[in-house]
Amino acid sequence: MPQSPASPSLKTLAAALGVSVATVSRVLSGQAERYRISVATRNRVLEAASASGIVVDQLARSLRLRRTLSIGLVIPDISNPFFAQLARQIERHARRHGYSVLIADSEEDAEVEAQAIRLMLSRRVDGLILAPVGTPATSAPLRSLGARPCVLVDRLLDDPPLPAVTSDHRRGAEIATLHLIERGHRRIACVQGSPGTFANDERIAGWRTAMAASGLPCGPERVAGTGYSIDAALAAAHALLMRGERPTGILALGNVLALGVLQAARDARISIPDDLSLVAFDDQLWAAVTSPPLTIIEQPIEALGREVLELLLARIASPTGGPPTRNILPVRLIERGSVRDLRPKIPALVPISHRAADPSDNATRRVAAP
Amino acid sequence: MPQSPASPSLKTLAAALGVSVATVSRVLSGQAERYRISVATRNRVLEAASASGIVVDQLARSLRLRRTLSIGLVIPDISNPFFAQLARQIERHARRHGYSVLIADSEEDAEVEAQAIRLMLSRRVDGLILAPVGTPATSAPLRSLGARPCVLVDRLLDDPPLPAVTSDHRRGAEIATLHLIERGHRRIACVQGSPGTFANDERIAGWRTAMAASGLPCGPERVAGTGYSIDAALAAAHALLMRGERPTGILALGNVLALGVLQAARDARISIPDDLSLVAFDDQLWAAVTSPPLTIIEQPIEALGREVLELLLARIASPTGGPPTRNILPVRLIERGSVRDLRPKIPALVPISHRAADPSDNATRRVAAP
DNA sequence: TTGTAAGCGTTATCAT
DNA sequence: ATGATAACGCTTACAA
Repeated sequence: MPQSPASPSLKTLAAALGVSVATVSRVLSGQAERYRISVATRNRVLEAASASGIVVDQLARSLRLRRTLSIGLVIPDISNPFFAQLARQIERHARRHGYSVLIADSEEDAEVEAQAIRLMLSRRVDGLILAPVGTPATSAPLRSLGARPCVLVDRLLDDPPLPAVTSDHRRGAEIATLHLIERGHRRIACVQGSPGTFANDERIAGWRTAMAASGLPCGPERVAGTGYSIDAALAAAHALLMRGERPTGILALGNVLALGVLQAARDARISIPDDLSLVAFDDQLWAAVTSPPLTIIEQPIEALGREVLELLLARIASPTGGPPTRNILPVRLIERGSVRDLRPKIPALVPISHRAADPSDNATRRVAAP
Repeated sequence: MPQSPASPSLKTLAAALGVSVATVSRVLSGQAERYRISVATRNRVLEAASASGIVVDQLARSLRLRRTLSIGLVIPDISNPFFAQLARQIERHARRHGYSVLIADSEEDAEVEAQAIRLMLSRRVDGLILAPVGTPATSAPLRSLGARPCVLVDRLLDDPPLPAVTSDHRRGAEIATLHLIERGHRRIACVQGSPGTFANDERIAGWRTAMAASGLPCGPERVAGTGYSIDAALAAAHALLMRGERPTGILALGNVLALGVLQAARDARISIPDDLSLVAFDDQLWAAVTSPPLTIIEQPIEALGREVLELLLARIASPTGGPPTRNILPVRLIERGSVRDLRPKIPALVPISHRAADPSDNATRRVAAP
């Protein structure tokens, strides 16, 4: 902010007090002790400082100190609740450690991401937290991160072997799929987000593992979806539901995607969970009040944020700190009401196809506080 | 990032090329023309620059230029979907104008907010966008903003008379209340967010206006709630629903609050919209798939983001640009299924108290695409 | 057409 | 216990 009452600098203060800028600097940066500044001058400086409302210029300070006490955060979509919550945690922890956060939205676009990284580096952030788009060949700015303090979150990247913190996407999908299989489902499909993206592909892999282990079909025709938007999910769900043998269970590999599936089922007058069961990823406040409440795989967002920041601070402190850690956090399934148990209660007495919705299904079960 | 292959600077490049830093600077900042640099050297510099992957140090540049091409964004809760979406719009527009965004979460706490502002100023952001907590006496850093490029968003502040962009909270609440009154509701209560906060108090005022105009009771006992959390909303809704004369309609003054009301009604086995009607604020993707789909007041988030950024850029360009503008954007009501029409269809033939839920109610009406 | 040098606001080294 | 001063990496008069 160039203009206005010309924000006072150390020089101004020094002049006013008849001391040198060095002295003012030493006091204001808490080095009074170390430099044995007399208590008298120290107080004079402190007083004048607070009186004049001086703020030491971090730009100049950073230039001189060669560190900015700031980190960069590049995520694909700030408005996606998962990333919004993650960003909040990261900012919160960063702040507590004295760091500021420069944020950028890569819009799930590799080029935008590359620009964002370049910009953050040019601003000399001390470190970078990145949820990489990661679908095509990794960009030049991205490769350059190998040598710097940078931690990935939510998504991995093979090429620059960077440390990362993610939740156990694969196991999550496996758990979700098993949950359905155990309840008698055999035709289980996936509504995916951005294919090629780590979290997405891992989840697909988990689903496939569980399906294959039970000898169930898990070909690519059972996976639909082109991105993490509600429209993409709507289209994907429609496609899956229009097939000849309609799936009895769907995995929605992201919270926004679940909304699309819900909407598509409603449009097609397909009742969840009566006609179709659904397990979604990422718990959200609203997941407990949809109709029906959603059975979901919950990611430990607070832990993700905390750990990624701690890892980054560690890398900043010692950039040569061993091989890239990969921290994989466990997820858990929260059972609510979107999965129907297809197993007959009294086997063979009631033909499945004629059975009415079982009122003991957990469709309206009270949910645990989020 | 201090260490690593010592990011090359202009000096390095200049030395390698046998030209002066000045020349490199002039070329790299696109001033080749103005300084009549020969095409030959210009190309040599450009080539060497892209080859070495140089990034000009914005810190030093900003120090010299006395502007950072960065803005600060301080909001009460990044993870609140409304603010997350707003942040996304602001970042997007800022990026397009060449600005970076420094973000901070004030946690709805005046002290944290004050610190965040101080920090951003010390980092010399060119301008500040702020959704002020604004409940208690305004802090010193906040007051100091009067003289700088700063625009408020979503919430107003009287004291430093700053330009602001908000949606028409008051009118929104009025519309919502009238919507209920027109459908025969007479006991209408509010579940509020943080009292003392501009948006909240304006909404209360709008409700009160509409109620008073119809001669309906609108005392403080009909307003409950202590903050924008789901737990607060849960408690508030419970309190309202336990009263002797239970309201037939509730206004939830925020999207998270609506979730609390929904949950509370479910807990108390009160059916929405049969036994209780609900109008909420802030449209969200999930609002169309709750049970029932929510009738809501939608805020023009994209426009809010765009306009606040444009206003800020204008203030940065000419800080003395006239009196503080107050831009109030219109909201609109989206009718879905959470409001019941209490007017008898054939007056006096069917006693209201015995009337079954009217199947023509819009409880399951298809919603417009969000 | 290009180089020299001052200066942006700090901090750290070396004196005193 | 404190002051001068160089340096951080860049931009821009002013010189040449």
